[in-house]
Amino acid sequence: MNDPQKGPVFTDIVLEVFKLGGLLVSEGDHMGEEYGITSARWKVLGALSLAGKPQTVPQIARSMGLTRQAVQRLVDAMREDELLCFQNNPDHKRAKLICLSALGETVFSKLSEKQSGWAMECSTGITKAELETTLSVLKRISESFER
Amino acid sequence: MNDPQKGPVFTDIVLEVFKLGGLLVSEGDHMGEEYGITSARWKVLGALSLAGKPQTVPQIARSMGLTRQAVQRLVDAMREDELLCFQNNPDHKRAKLICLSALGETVFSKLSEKQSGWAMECSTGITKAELETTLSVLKRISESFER
DNA sequence: CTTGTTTTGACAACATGTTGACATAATGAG
DNA sequence: CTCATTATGTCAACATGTTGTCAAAACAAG
Repeated sequence: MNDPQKGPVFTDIVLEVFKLGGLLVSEGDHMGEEYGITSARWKVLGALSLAGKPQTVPQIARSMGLTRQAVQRLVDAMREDELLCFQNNPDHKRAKLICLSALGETVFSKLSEKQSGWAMECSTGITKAELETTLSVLKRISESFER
Repeated sequence: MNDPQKGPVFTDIVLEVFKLGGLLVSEGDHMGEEYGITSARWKVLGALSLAGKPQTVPQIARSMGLTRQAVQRLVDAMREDELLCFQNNPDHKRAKLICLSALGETVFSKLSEKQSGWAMECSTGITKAELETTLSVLKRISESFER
């Protein structure tokens, strides 16, 4: 369990995560291209859809693990593109509620369909057990940095 | 093997890779802070050290999987900071050879030491077999996008 | 109610990546 | 050798993230 050879393997995983992250962003950008959407915007749609109700910018930011400033910029741009709409927040004069527009919902659901087929394709040749181990390891590593 | 439940697990892995990537960059930035180095610059030092001999900017870019423009900007800034030095390339008037300065080598070796201890710490609680499965899965996914 | 703290939006500066465009240097085909 | 192509450095615009700062709104004590 305390095999000193674990360090180098861990290091390789780190480098692979960097590389794969870049490749996945490109894949996401490409998938969203036909809807005029990038990976970052897709994630905002996902956060809103997951929440199931309108959210403030800081709420979205916390759920995505980004700063509120980064999310604010995305949200402002996506409102320009009619993917989102703003509602007044009865509980807070400044913090507007962000919700999916009809267009936003349509785009997100089409992307979800496309993505689920893609995910199935990508996992050919990898067993479910391997995928689950991978997810579990990545989550444990993430958690170790969050505290 | 063609379990339809693999898709959702794959999707979770994708999201975890995004999240972990961000966390790892922060960790790297923090580790390099005392040497005035960021994750991106660290990777340039690593590429040069791995190559074992002076490299041109496009060579470094190809080995890192980045565009030459991105690497050029890093390299120019790192030369300002005395981490790298340029040599004339006898084979090419414009494409200068980039090499580690004495400072660059020192910083990289100190960072490597620090990083290897960190990698060992991070892998406590994870078996070597789990780490190896994870690395293998990530590599297979990466490879599927490279062609 | 008043006061001190936290949350939020807005703005700016920076780091790191991308793409596109341009001129020049190197190379290869004929 | 000449000419078309490729490789390189440079510059600019953009996307996405960060941090820091400021003022206004919300909130929590007292």
